[in-house]
Amino acid sequence: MKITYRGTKAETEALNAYVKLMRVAETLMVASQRDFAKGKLTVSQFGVLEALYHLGPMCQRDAAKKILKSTANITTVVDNLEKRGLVERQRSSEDRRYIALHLTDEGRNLIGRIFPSHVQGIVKNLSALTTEEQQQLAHLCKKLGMANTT
Amino acid sequence: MKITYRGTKAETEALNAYVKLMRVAETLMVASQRDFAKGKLTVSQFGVLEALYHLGPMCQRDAAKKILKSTANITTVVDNLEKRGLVERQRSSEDRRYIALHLTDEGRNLIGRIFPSHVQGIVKNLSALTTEEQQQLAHLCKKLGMANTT
DNA sequence: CTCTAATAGTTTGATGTTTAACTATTTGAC
DNA sequence: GTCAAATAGTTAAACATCAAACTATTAGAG
Repeated sequence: MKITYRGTKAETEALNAYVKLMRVAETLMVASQRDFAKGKLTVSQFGVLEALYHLGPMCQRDAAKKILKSTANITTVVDNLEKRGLVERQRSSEDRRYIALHLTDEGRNLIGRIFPSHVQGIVKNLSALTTEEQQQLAHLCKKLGMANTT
Repeated sequence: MKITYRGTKAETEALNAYVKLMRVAETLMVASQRDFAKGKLTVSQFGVLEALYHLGPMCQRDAAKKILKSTANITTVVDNLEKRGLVERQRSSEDRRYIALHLTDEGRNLIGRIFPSHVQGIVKNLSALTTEEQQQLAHLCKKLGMANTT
């Protein structure tokens, strides 16, 4: 959101960086949503499928951590993926509290088709920056992220 | 989301910058939500109140643009703000399609109390970067944003 | 062993969010 | 002047999201 605010110089600098960061993240998120929409997937649905695709089966709690959402939310997201036959729930026999999520063949096909076009979209969106600038951006974001890992 | 992916160097660099950018944006968003929760406000509710606070009364369409959401969504958000007596709808008499949103005294008090602590939170979160780094980050995000203005 | 605390997951209730279809109003081309 | 197109806002249906209360299961202290 645009912020019009009279503060100290430190406040103005921080706000400026914050607003631009949040704006561009929002813009890139919307662009990604368009990629995902090709497979009628939401951002969270894509996140879960992508995690299973690249990391293998995992329990719902780990999937929640991957996409930075609550377990309550994962229940809903997985419900909807399961309805479409893209993932399967398999209760663990060793520890019956755990439910492992597996990609079905259909799910694997879908994410295998959509992920590459997602990557291409990102490359295109980031192409406004040189490789060096991309590295700089990554470095700054990493530094900022490390300091705010609550 | 963590992305494990074997691609070209250009793809890897772009993905790395993208992932770190989205991660830190998500983290900062969650931190902001905690600020807003003090006044039992959601991010969108805060966005609308902040816009009215700093820019004055505006119609719902403009409020939607400010917080980058749809007009359908603004209807819901304003419904909830109105229920709590924080904003008022005033149908324009010149053009009866427009509904101007106004802060009530209570709404002005609330946002006037929460906004400064929000700014302080941002300053604190951004303090991991030097002023120069903050400017660099803002510059890179702006450049990226300009190129992706759909 | 037993019972309490911790853990994985679900449910509920409230809010947010979008797309698409809809109403009400105004504008503008003819 | 009239009517189609554009504009502001609402509604409906589907999914997302969280906090809090809940169930089921396991682990650990005693």
